[in-house]
Amino acid sequence: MTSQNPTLLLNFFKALAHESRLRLLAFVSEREHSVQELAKRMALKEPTVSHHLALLREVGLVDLRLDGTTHWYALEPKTLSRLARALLAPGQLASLAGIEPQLSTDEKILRNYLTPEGRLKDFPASRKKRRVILVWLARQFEEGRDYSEAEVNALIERRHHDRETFRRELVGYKMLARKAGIYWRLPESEWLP
Amino acid sequence: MTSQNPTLLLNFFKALAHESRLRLLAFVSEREHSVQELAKRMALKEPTVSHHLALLREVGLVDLRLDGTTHWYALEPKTLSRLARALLAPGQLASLAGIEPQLSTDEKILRNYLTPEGRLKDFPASRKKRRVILVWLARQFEEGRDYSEAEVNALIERRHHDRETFRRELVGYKMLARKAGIYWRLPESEWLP
DNA sequence: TGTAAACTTAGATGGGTATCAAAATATAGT
DNA sequence: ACTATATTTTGATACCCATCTAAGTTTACA
Repeated sequence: MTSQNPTLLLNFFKALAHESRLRLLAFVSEREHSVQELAKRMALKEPTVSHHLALLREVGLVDLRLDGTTHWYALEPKTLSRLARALLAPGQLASLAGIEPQLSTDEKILRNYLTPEGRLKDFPASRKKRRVILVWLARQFEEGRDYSEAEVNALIERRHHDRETFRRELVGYKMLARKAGIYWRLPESEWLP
Repeated sequence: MTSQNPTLLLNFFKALAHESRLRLLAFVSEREHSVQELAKRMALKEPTVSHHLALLREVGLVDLRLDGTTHWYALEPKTLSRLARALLAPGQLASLAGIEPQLSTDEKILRNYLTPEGRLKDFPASRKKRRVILVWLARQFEEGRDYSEAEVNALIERRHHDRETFRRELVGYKMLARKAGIYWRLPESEWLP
């Protein structure tokens, strides 16, 4: 789930984005229900309920147990908690855009230094790790545009309170350039290793 | 978020249930973007992007900063992590159905003894707390229907491995009755305090 | 005050899908 | 085999919403 098919996450949200299906999940989270029961409690016809249950089953949110002619549906709680944990992983969204913000090796390093809200917890000591953080930070800036120092500070503060340190490091690694109080992002080919 | 307006959760999922909006979130999670930039990177017209951003803003997933005539949109990561945590809370779904499975005082007790997957971690010592757990467990059974012992065991094992203890307790509290190997749920008015 | 730039709002169109009734399938029991 | 029951599948209808163009709004600047 952590870094899989982009449409997987989308399918989850689609499955959850309807009132009838959310209410169905609520019922089957109490206990197993048959289609009949659910149709009665939801004031819908069986085919409609069956249709929704099929969608929920496709993404693994409900479980089906057959017993004679009656089908017992129940919540699959692990799926829901896996989804929740996936949402907490930073960088999960970025992979959806087809952007691939950095390599997956670096992503692991990065994950250790980011809170679920996407802020920096720390600044690592090793140069390799520091660079991963700074690459990520530098990519927050748009290429081909000027930034005032206040803008640079604001952008850094979205991720860490210590603007001075990170501003200085970004310039030191030649990720940002500075002239007369104006900053801009340099092409990645010029960034220092 | 823990136990609020049922439609709030639904609105979140609706906002997230479209590929364009997920990709928008991915872009603004990198850094601030203007509407123009986003329209260009997404190959959509500005009004379309503006429309989607408005929806995302309504549920607090993105933030807007005005600067002259250009509007800078950025991800609001706290909203996403709050949503994720809400999904991990057991009983969150139940409140959506208008079911209200138990009182909120009891819900707090229950929450302490449930894993995010909805399984029982423990069996409390105090009678009051034990009863809360058993009420919740008894409501997993359907009234007006017979259960074989195997079915009772299966239902209990969805929540805790120790079927014998809980089966015995449910009968002891007169929540379940037993005759000739057949079990059934008793009306709540007869359950012992 | 007038013009340009960036965005939002309004209105129109098309595609997706929720719901239902009717038909098809599967299982249990006689 | 036949019937009854529970569910799924099919096909039709209606509604919701994503996207576009065109028009309206706001801010900056001459």
